[in-house]
Amino acid sequence: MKSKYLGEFEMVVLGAVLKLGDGAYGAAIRQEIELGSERSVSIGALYTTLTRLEAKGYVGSRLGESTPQRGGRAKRYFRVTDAGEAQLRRSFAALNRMLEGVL
Amino acid sequence: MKSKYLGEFEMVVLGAVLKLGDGAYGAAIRQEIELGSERSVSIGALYTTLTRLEAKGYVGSRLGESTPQRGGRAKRYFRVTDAGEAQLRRSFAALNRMLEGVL
DNA sequence: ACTTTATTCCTACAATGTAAAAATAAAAGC
DNA sequence: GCTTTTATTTTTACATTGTAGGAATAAAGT
Repeated sequence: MKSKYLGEFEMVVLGAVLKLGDGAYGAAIRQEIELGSERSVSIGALYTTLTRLEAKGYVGSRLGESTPQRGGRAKRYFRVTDAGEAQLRRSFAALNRMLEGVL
Repeated sequence: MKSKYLGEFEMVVLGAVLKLGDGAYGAAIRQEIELGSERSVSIGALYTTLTRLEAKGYVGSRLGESTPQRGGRAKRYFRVTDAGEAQLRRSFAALNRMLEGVL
């Protein structure tokens, strides 16, 4: 078993997906991150991380029903798995312990 | 100027060095991290990160006066620079914003 | 001198971060 | 129905950060 800590961007992405609940697909997640953390993120960078998180079992995804308004490919919606949420908690808690008192 | 966000381990290391104040040298920093975040860290991994943080100007270092008790090489003491502390604050704050409410 | 001890430094590779451009797929217009 | 536009995902490639093992230093004791 590996069970390392999550990277910084992985935590950010998981947080955004959690916050969005339903409606967490590429562009929405990206916007959530850019607003919340004042950083610009390319869509490719985001998908790469999402794919890796899925491979680890920290997020799952489903393709949206194809009822778009104007054209465009079907959205892929992401959700954080229980394992993902647990891992996020663990990682963030460890970081907090290291920084509390000095931050 | 780059000014990206710090990685997860970089934040942990900076936190440990801050917490230790004077007396922040290799072995002590390592122990601080292992206690605080319940992870095991090799000393090599730690020095690599410390060296990189120094290259970015986030920590500084000085060699300790050679007055060891029993033998062994002189310690190198690290301190977090103002830029390092500011960057740590920035990075951690962004992460907090992304996770508050959902964590 | 040589052995022991404490510590830093080097080297190498794995994992994560990041972006640019290509590929898909659906709807609209002609 | 075929082409164009639009929204979105996928692929590919490389940079940065994470991580460990072992070599190199240097001081003290014998």
